[in-house]
Amino acid sequence: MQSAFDTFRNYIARNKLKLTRQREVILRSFLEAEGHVSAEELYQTVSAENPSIGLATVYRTLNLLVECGLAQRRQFGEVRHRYEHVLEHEHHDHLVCTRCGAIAEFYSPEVERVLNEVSRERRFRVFSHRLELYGLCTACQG
Amino acid sequence: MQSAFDTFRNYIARNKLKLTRQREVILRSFLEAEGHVSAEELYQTVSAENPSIGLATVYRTLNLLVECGLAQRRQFGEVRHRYEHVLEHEHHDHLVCTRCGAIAEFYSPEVERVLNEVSRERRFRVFSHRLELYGLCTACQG
DNA sequence: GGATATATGATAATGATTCTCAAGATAGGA
DNA sequence: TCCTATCTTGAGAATCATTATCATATATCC
Repeated sequence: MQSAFDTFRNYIARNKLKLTRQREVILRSFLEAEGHVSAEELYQTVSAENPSIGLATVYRTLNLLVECGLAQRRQFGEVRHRYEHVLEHEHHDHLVCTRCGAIAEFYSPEVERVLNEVSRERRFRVFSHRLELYGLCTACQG
Repeated sequence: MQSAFDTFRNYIARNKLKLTRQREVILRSFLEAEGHVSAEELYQTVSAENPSIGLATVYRTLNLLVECGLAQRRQFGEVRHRYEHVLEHEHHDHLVCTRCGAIAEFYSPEVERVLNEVSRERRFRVFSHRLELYGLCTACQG
């Protein structure tokens, strides 16, 4: 199993791109961030220790991370996108609290099974899905 | 069962809003449109027969339709939103073809049941969900 | 009909994201 | 190590969907 850095380096090499200091910094920050970061949030952390890195570069690098499979781009009812790690996680879906904004992950084999059935029945060749449940988390139900 | 126009009129009255010619035209066009319209597309149809109606009014009216429960706002991997009728349909989820862009609807009681189970297990009080399967429709599999 | 709120159209503003472009950095030879 | 072709970068402009602004127009209620 190769590390996220190896995956990135390979992708860079394979596509004749270049491994820059900025890309390393951004990847490191992304891996250290937890949960679901937005480009702007990642930019804040990155530029705290490296003020010369621009927002555009953060966006560009996030796009690379998505392309090489290290990150996944999501949207949870907001305008902006959020990015999450892929290597560390198995596939999962999300529970989004509409009051406090908390985002919990879940994985249910039952859900997967039922969705497979649906795609078989409808003769759709499904490659991915997006499933979010919106409601109140336990804390916000009080 | 009241018609969409009654629902709209009631909402208008209840909120001390006004029933304008523009709102009627836009609602009619929305109901005649099929599937999943974007604001821009609806604006095209509307302004074809009524060139003086502005895009902003289409947006404002669509927001009203969402608020009064006649329309639902969705996003299918694109930047812009799409709106679909609510009164005519029961709740359903979507199959999105990533090649031709076709959007099919489906409803599966199995899916609903499994999702209820998930929310019970995780102690989330779920009010709504969003589920889209992305892949190739039957026609695009050839 | 008249007063008073709300709506409208045109356009400016917004916010997230992408593009542009001149200047800087990397990789892979010589 | 140095050269050079090629890719990247930062800053800010551009884009695109959507919302806000504001002066004018229009519905509602008396």
